[in-house]
Amino acid sequence: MHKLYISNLSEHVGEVVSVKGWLYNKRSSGKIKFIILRDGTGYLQCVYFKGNVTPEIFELADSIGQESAIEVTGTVKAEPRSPGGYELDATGLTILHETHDYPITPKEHGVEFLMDKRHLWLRSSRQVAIMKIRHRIIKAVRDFFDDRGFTLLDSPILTPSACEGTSTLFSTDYFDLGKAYLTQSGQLYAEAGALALGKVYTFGPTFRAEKSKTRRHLTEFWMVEPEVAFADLDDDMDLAEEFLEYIVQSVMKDRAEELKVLERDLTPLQKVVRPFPRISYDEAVNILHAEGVEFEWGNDFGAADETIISGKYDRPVMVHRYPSEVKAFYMKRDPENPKVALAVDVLAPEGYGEIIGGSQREDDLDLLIGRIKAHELPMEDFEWYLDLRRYGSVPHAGFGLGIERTVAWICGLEHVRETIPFARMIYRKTP
RNA sequence: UCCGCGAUAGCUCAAUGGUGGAGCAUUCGGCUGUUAACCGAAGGGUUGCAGGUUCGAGUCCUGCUCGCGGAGCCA
Repeated sequence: MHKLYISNLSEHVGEVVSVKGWLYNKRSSGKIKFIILRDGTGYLQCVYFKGNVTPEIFELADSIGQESAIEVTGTVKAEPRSPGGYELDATGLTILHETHDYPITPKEHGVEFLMDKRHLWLRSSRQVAIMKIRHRIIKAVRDFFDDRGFTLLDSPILTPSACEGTSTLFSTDYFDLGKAYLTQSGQLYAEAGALALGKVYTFGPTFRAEKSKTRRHLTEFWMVEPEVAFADLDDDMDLAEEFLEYIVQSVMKDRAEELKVLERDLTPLQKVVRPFPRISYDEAVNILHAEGVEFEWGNDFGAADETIISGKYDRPVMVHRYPSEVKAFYMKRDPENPKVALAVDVLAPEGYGEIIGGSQREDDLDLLIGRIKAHELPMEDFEWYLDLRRYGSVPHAGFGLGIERTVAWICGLEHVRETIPFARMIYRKTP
């Protein structure tokens, strides 16, 4: 079946065509009516002149409400006055489903109202643009790793224990085996995969029951986590910067129209090219002190701190060697300074904060056992993980990229709730 | 969890303690090139919930519910 979509009408100028879609907006001026049709691929202005159509159709064009499903028939022509450059000199109109009182009018609305109507809000041009960019980012993620010999490794969603801390887990009953927890990260499983396949990445939803109520937090978010055997922290940072450059350049190349709909300033995105600045945690602390910020060595950076640090650079900045106390148990300590871990956070520009967290992993069995005890984690749940250090342990490293924060940054959005079709947040689980 | 702000028509918002309004949406009328079109008219309200102060509360006070912004925590 050959179907016609608005996005390729430019190949049909002069032809009589029929297009199915939804009524996005309409305007009328006595003997001429304009209907804006959307079909998911674009927007098409359909013009009804009173003299060109039957009185019934002319009347029909006036009566249908916003978001009615319709099929329009007419001649395609190039028209500079029309949004999109083409319009339909319409002669026919068929109503497929008539709609009245569509709640989201082409005017301003509040956040609560729009989130309650998220299933309908997705139809707006802005949300369509965001979803298309999100899709392009995810495609870039997969292309990047696939083209470099990585194997996709799907990690489990239901897991026996935490990776970070037990206070932030969603739990569910699991038959006779007690509780199961929704995964916070696929990383431990990615490590097993890296020692099997050399280079792997996991990609899927992750869950955090933190009561975080900020523009950068969801309880359910998507994360991609590469893991590479025989790699150290420097290799990890090389991979991260090449990865981010590839994603941003891919979106700018293929989604220019959508970025324009979002009125995204492209200047900062054009600067996202290698090499990215690499500074140590100590240097980052010095930056804060030079700015007059009271900051104690050993703490993690807050959102305001990250903005100050990243504001010193015009591209993503990689901050490495954090105090090991504030980082996860599996991160390897720096042999030259055991107080710091071989970890890296990548801070996005323009105040978007941390989008990547990564590290070289602890590959020594005894040190790892000591760390699990120090964090008071249940040793029995990690026996399988310790096996990775018993049998052919090698230096390895990886990182996690948060998809929603990346989408928010590239799209220039205020809040991550718009970056995912149906956001899950501390005070919202519907629709 | 803590701090701050808010809740009035379908939506976005006004209203000095003294008869609750506007724009958009809807319905009707007008307009042959509109760009969130425009012009005219009409309908549309238990002012989040429960108490209290007052001659009188949308407005002041107390509690609750819901939401927004931020913090902590994190990607």
